[in-house]
Amino acid sequence: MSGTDPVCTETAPSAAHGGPVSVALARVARMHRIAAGRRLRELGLYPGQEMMMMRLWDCGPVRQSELIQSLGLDASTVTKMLQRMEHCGLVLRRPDPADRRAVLVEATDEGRSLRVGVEGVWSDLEQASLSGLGPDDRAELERLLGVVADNLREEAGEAGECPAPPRGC
Amino acid sequence: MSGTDPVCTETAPSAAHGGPVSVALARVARMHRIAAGRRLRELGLYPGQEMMMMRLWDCGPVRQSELIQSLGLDASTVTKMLQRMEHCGLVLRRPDPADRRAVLVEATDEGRSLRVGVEGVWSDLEQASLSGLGPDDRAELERLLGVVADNLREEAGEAGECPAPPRGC
DNA sequence: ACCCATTGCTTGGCCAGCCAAGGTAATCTG
DNA sequence: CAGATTACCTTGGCTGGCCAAGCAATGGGT
Repeated sequence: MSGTDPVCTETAPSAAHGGPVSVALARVARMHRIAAGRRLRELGLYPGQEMMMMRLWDCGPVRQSELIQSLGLDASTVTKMLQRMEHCGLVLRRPDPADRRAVLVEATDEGRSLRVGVEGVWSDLEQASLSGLGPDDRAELERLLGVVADNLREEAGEAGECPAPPRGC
Repeated sequence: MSGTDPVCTETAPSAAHGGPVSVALARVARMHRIAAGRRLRELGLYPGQEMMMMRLWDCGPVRQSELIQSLGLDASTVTKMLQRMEHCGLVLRRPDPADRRAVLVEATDEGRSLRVGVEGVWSDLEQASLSGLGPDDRAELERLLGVVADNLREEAGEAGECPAPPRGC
């Protein structure tokens, strides 16, 4: 703060003086991920898998390529994650008859059964994170995060929506 | 957005309706990390290592345990990261003569030489992320993130400061 | 009809990060 | 002073996540 102490009195590293918001964002993001991980563990999920399941709950049988697109993840990441989740019985994969390259992914009953739990985790996480913030503050935070997301979207890939719903999607 | 379409028209998964801010935060965090990773790669750093280096630049020779504390990471994570960074010549490790359990860590000259580059990366990232936001919006975002960090701090570990500067720290 | 670019997915390799378990050294306690 | 506890670090094992390289199927161009 003040005084002659040259360094290391602040929580933010001095080399990051050019990006205080980025520092705060990185810290919050890690904490948030940890907090989510703790809650998800009790459901038998690892962090990141909850987003996959949400996508599957919304979309029904989907092509893996669409999951990659909508989650904004690398193809290999999705492949491996789905392999593990299939092995755990959360997910079902089968070749797409219309395109023998593609793989259709679908939540199993066991996977669907997690929905309530995940929704609870997510709500609880929201409540824990935003404690002490009124509705207007929350809306403002959401708005500002949206702006940042738009700024980073072009250079850091996309986490968009389901592009072309062929049927139930 | 409107109409009878039941699902999967929104960018946010419907199962996450209970936590819109958490969804936004998770998305922004991943984009932000990717954007940071792209920039850091050109410096020869992996994401996460820049924070380590910042700490070392600020603190000089530090105990590994203090790094663990200030970065809020797991001890094993720090051990392995430092082993790799030492092998790359960014960092120097030696046993603490005052406590033979402890390890003192210090940036090498090569490690110190990255400081300018990392500062540039961080500033550039800040600028890219916050484009379109005025000073008041930025301050507001920082404030709100601070509140969230405080909320999550107790349950998700700490990323605090250098606790007891023995000398140069 | 054929060749080639594109798309979709997989594999291998690497790093960040977590937990659990273990080993050594310092410190607290009886 | 000896034994128990605590602090510090390391190792192994697992997942998320990335990139690069590779393979198979589709589709477009000539």
